[in-house]
Amino acid sequence: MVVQNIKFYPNSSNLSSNVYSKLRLKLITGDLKPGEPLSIRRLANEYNYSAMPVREALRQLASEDALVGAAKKAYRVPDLSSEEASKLFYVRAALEGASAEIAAKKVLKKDIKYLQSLSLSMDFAWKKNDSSSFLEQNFLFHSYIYSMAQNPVLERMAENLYIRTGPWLAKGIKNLSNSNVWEKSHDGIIKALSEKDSGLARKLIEEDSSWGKQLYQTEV
Amino acid sequence: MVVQNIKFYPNSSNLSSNVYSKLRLKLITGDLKPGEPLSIRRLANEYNYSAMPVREALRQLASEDALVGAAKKAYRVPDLSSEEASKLFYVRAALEGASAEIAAKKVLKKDIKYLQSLSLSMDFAWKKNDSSSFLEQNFLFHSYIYSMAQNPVLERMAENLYIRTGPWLAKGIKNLSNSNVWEKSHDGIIKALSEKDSGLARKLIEEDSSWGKQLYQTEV
DNA sequence: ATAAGATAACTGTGATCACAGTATCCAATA
DNA sequence: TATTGGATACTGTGATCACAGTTATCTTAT
Repeated sequence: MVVQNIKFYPNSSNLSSNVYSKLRLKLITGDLKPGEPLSIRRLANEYNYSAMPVREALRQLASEDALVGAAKKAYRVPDLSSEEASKLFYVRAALEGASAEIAAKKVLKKDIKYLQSLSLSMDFAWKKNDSSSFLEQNFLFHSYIYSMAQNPVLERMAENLYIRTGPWLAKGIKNLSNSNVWEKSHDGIIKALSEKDSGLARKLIEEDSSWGKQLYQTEV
Repeated sequence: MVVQNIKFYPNSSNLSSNVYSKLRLKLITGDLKPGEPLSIRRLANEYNYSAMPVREALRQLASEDALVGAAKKAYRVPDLSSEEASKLFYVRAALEGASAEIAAKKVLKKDIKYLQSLSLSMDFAWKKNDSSSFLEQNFLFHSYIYSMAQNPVLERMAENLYIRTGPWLAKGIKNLSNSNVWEKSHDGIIKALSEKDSGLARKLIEEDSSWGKQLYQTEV
């Protein structure tokens, strides 16, 4: 597959996918800020690739609305209005909720263990003030729940929405200082899942996911 | 924008988008069948473009899962299993339902008129056995309802799902002969919308959208 | 000092080539 | 007749160039 199930570590043989994964990670960890321009040649030079793979990766991200591109103008990280950001978080919450509800019905012991381990290392990263690692693992946490629903269509759409909220999450996280509300939230989600309480799981993940929606407080 | 709000008629200045739109239409109208291979050079020759725009269009469609591509193998229209197709229709129904529910709260007179006119010309196409035109306008019908919800994120995702179900809809439509169940269905939807009955609108569009799910009958 | 205008340095896009895997087809062999 | 083998015609991928539109910078005139 050209691009499928690439989380961060490229499994595909072509260079485009490699670049694609790297940029995706940067969107999630806040390395790429809203409005920031991305130049094909500049990136090609940075990664020591030719322009070709970079341009395909950028176009692909643009086609997923993770970047915006206009003719003969530099690609950019979308600089959403509060309203747009809010709508994005709204749809993400909806799909995450749906995923969690299904996931709760299919949960296995190993799933719980994995989520717990992620929660632990998030805590570790948080205490070390390593926001990049924290955000990456937060993505893995959510992404794993999508995958538990075992509906690839749903999974991919939810992931896409997460990527798009990435730069906004990263921007928002700095306002939270060290209040780590997220930990209680995630622990609650894990508990709900382990008890197969699908209704609660949906509710809690929707709240967790709306975290960003509230930050960019606007009515949907 | 590189690709945004392109329905069928390309508004963007670059050739890739042009090819992209053309192929999208072919997916919807059943010109492209499940499993069918697409060759960059062949298409480039057919459209009298160079390979470059075609290859970007194909990659883009692949990134949206509207096509599948493997390294050094021809791009293909996905040949889904019944289960996969069913899951696709399931998610589409969910998003269409959500759209319709919101749409019912924001509906205007002009919206109803437009939907009615589409329904009329669908009837016309149906009676002429012009399945291509019928399917195109069916897409426009659904797509317009997405747009009424005024959430671009939701709209684009729903459209993407529709495109992906396109080849399967086209395949399924031939089994219906001339029973035109669709007409009653669409008339009901229009009525529900015009009466701002959001619950009913959701229910009816979910049913209409599940049409395909039943064709490829599998449990989700 | 400020504003306007030209110029230079950027941007994505399209074309074309070489390359290395993949599929197909037909002949040679068992 | 059936099966294996190899040659050949395909496939997408990556590199590199020319081009035209955009953005930024710096100079010139007010």
